[in-house]
Amino acid sequence: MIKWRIMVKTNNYYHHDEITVLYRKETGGEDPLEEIIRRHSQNINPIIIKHDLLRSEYVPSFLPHRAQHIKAVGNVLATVLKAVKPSNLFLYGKTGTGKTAVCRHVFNRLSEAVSEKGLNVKFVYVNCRLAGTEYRVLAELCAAAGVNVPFTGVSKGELFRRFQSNASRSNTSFVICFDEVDALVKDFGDDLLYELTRSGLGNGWVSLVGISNDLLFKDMLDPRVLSSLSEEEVVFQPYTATELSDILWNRAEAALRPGSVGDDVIKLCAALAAAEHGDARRALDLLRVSAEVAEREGAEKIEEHHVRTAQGLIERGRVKEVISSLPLHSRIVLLAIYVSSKKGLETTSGTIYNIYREFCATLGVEPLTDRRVSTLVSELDMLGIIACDLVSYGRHGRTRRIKPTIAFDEVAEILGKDDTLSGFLDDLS
DNA sequence: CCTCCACCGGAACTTACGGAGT
DNA sequence: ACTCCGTAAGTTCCGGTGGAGG
Repeated sequence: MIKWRIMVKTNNYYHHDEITVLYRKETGGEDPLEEIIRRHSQNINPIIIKHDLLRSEYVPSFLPHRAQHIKAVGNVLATVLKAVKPSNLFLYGKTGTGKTAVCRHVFNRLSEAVSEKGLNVKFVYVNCRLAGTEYRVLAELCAAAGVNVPFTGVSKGELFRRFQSNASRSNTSFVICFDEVDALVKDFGDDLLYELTRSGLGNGWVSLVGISNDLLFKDMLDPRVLSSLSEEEVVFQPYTATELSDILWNRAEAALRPGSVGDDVIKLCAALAAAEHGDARRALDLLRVSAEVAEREGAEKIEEHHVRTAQGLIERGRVKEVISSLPLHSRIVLLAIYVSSKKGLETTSGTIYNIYREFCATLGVEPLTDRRVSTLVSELDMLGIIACDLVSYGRHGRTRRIKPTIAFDEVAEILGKDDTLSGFLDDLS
């Protein structure tokens, strides 16, 4: 699995930042920046007043339709105020259902309360998928405990030892939130969780809050870890379209110029996001990009067609970003898939691999093994730029039928910018 | 009902690399 | 200088399998 991440550090937390790239036509011979600079410095007709509030990782002080969840999480964790170790807690729910927001909201409030009472408890939030490896998760824990650790060169055991000794020396207890733990456990097993659930820190303790959007995640855990980790559980249901509208209104009122957005636009954003999985992040991104589109057009208010444009823009931006950051061999494989389907050839693993080898030969590149290409194809599938299904041709074996999911021209345009590959596309367009 | 194709996909291993500790 | 560490990309090996054709 290839990971794309853009790290943005604020308040000691790392966030994933999605970047949407908007293209505009350059105007004649004049400085293309001039008009932009003029418009932005004058700020003639701003629609977005507070950009931060529309970012999906912003944690608002009020979370609509999540009072029950906040109470549930709060009830479990509030024992810290009596200097008692809280039960370990598990939060389940699909992406964009507010798990992270609720958790961080409670963390914020409790850490205020804890410092007022002068207790030595630290609330640590780690996103395991962004951290990427066990080692880096541990490194973040160490950073939270105030130990400086090198980013490579020391063993994981050593890191763990440093974390423990530093924490117990300073007599600090920890409530640690592992966001997207499933990513960690899938790739590296549950050893780290096991160690943490059973490790003492002198007089202190460690409580864990696990967040997962994979409901089958439990099956991956060792029963010992499972029983101690999910002492308490909170399940998050996806937002409905009306709930999403409330959330959007809530942010829009604070972030946008009054009167610049109507109920129709909010409802549309909510409906489009609800059609997916009730993902609040999607809904917010959609609203933000719609507002940006409208602002760029110099429109008075956001209209429905801005939302439609924004939707296309988000999707295309994503595809473009994904494809253009693909390594060479993945590109060649992708090219092989799109070219062969353009030519109307049958696109099974075998034929794709042969075409891939031909391309490699003309490029003078050493081809990878079929096994390796197989995983590359799986990765492309996971990224959503191709679609695979397993089919059986009986006597003629079993294979993957690979289908493109994006228009050929779009892929060709992006891959064509790569000089080494553009040659293969010339005679096809 | 059995065979056997053309792959799938898990697991262990290799290689290359950058860095820490001593 | 030398050893140990984690990460990433890739290879080797191999057991597994849905279903058309015998």
